[in-house]
Amino acid sequence: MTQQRRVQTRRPTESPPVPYPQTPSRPADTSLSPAARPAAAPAPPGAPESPGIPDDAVMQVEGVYIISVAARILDMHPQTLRKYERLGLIRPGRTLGMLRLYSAEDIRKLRLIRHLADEMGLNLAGVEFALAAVQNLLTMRQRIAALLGPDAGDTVTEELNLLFRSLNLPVEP
Amino acid sequence: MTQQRRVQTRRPTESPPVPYPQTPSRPADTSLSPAARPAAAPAPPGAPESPGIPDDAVMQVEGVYIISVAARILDMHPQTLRKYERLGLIRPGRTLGMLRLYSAEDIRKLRLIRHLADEMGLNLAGVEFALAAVQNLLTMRQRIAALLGPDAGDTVTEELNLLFRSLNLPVEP
DNA sequence: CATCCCTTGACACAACCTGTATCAAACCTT
DNA sequence: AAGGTTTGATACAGGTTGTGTCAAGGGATG
Repeated sequence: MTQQRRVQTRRPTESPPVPYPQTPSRPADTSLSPAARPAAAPAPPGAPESPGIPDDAVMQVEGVYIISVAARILDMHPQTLRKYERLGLIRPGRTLGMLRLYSAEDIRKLRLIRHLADEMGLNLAGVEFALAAVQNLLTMRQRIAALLGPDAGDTVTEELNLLFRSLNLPVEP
Repeated sequence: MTQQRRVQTRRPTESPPVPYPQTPSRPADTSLSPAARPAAAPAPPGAPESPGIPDDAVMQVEGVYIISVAARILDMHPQTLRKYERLGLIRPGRTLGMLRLYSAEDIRKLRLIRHLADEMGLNLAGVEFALAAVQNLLTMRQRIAALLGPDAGDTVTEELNLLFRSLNLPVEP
């Protein structure tokens, strides 16, 4: 009675075939070309407003770090960040010379990944699933608020906050 | 620069500290004592109405299987089912002699676990997380329907169906 | 131009996870 | 009572994952 499972050698990465109706997730394209700073000092997040940017593009440069700085901030190995990108978990911007640039949003996402993997013990397939679930839940909240008005939206928001808390997910609304 | 992660030897199982306000999840207690049938033939799911039960307890015995039969139905190894129970993923009933009894609900849950693990590549910590998420989402749907009336409830149900579909989760409402 | 530091991509490895196999003891049904 | 099955525990092979290491290349500064 040798019942074999494990049919296809565990193919963890599989693009979600049915993408939940997404609002344009990322602001646009995080690949800002300038501000590459390979210096050892961790680039200060306090507004380093480059004078060359026209002031109608206010896009709030919260902080952009190359991989070594991002790794130090997160206390993670640079190779780990690279592997996460290869698997599609994150998509940092690139400088003109193809250096990776991690935005504050990327840092936040990496912190969530770290929590899912280290604290909760998920493997990377599980992390991918959880990230998609979180993203879709946040999108769903917006859609429901738009469909039912802000009144119901607040109720749903409250319920979703409860849900996130119950799942140990540090996601700020 | 040896940045060590992996702080605490990966402790995957960790009871959820904040249980989402649950409706009495399981009907009551699946541990029906009778109907143990260790015979080799797969116990027929067609209503085996035991004559000793008073007919006001209609509790719809959909089918109850011992571990060997459940394993054959699911095409999974009995040891796998036992391990899942040790980890708290399932909680089959027990007969008077401590034999495991798998209800149709347990079979459904095991199919979902199999999908999460084999098809999607989640490890058991991820399976635990996903099961909790599904359970909490279904509960949330009920709570929202109760809070906002059936009108908003239908909208939320529709959105949740979309969400489940986008996450590849075979969950029937 | 030279130098230095950093990044990139690839490969390799140790530790861990997971499903399965195996065993003795106990149990249930015929 | 006999036979087959379940139970709990332990052990193991294969896959996964984070990390280490290497050569090659790029950018900034002197």
